[in-house]
Amino acid sequence: MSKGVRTRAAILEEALSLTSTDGLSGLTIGLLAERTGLSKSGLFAHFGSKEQLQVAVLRQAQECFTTHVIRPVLPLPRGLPRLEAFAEGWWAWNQSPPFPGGCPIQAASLELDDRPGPLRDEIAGAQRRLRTFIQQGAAMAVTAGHFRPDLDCTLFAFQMVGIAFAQTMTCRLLGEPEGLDFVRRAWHAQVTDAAAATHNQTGEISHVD
Amino acid sequence: MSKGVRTRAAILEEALSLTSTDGLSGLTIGLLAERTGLSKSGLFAHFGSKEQLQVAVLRQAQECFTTHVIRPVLPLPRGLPRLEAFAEGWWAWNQSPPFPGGCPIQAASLELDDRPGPLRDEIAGAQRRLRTFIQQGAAMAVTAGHFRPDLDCTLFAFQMVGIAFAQTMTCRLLGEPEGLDFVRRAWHAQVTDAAAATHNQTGEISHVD
DNA sequence: TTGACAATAGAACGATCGTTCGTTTATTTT
DNA sequence: AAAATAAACGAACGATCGTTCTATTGTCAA
Repeated sequence: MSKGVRTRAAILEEALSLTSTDGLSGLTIGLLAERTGLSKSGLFAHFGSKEQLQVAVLRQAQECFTTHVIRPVLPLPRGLPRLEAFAEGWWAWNQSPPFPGGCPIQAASLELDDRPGPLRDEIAGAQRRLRTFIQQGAAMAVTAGHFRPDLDCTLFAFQMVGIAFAQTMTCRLLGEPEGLDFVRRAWHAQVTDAAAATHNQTGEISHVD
Repeated sequence: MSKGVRTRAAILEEALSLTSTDGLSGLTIGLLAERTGLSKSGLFAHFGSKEQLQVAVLRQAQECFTTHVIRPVLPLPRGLPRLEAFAEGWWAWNQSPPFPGGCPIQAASLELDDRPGPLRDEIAGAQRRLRTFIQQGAAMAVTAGHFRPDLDCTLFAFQMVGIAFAQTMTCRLLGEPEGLDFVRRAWHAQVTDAAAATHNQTGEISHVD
């Protein structure tokens, strides 16, 4: 591993920390240079522009998420076991990610949702891939018979994303220790609903296995 | 209404627009002065510091939300009718708020969740009040017999907040037109669950009215 | 209409922003 | 070890940041 690559990695690690607490707009080249012990220009040369640095940080965050949350659950059996493990891993990630602040991608999702450009594209791509992963996980659970066959897997993913956001708000912004309980109970309710027999529009039971 | 108050109101309106697209950290005194046609120092004098300006913007956003979403549903009958109307109003607010970008408070909730100070306190207060409002609305629905008596109203509010965040991500970041459908279906599922008979831990029906 | 006061403008402050350039120091390859 | 290349530095750029002055303009009551 050559020097340049090593330095770049060190920069990105520090940049990820900084972004997690101060957001993508708080990520500043001067501050980052100071924290890494590099000169502004020396650091700058690694990325060419601030926007490219920001994109690199987002990529790094995704890779970090994949390593910590996605990859560990892939060996698990398809369907509910894998999905449950992923859920626990995701809640743990949101609760205390491997950097001082909250998940940078989640924060950036609301920070940049109205500013078109490469950054928003990167974040949107990340969120789309995550949703697809959840969706496919739910589909496997349907195939495995863990979930009811008429489950809308996209809606399932939508709801799961909602829980994750609500977790961040409750635990991180409001600082309520019981937030994680809400997460687990909301998730349990969602899984229960997905596993239950089909309901009609009035909410009455129309069929039970 | 004196001149100063009028100008201040005009500034805040423009500041709210700017914040909705560029976030609280993108709200800049120079840019705001340019857009309002004032000088930097003239504008500055109205608030005394940037932080006070930001606090004022957050207060303005809350008042705007109250006017557009909360107040209109208060005359409605307690319980499910009021709650449903509030939900529709909130989804509409998230879909197209009265400024060019997304809801500034929602965005700021993830932007500032790791930066203690008056700003975070203001946002946390806003989110706590909103959650309390939802919670009490659900409690009224329980009293009215619309919801099951053992419903956890705090959990209900938690889940509703999650839907709102997922809406913003889906509709605003990803730009998917069917996002609002997901919102309505997720909300319907939640209401159905809250109205349904009690479940035991295994998800089986233990009692039906 | 004048006098008191509020509101706004203008210029300047030091600090920091992202970026460029030429130079110097490390590292790698020959 | 020498030559070639990569990496990092230092200084400076113009722009903008939030903020502080003093001066000027405007508003409103007496």
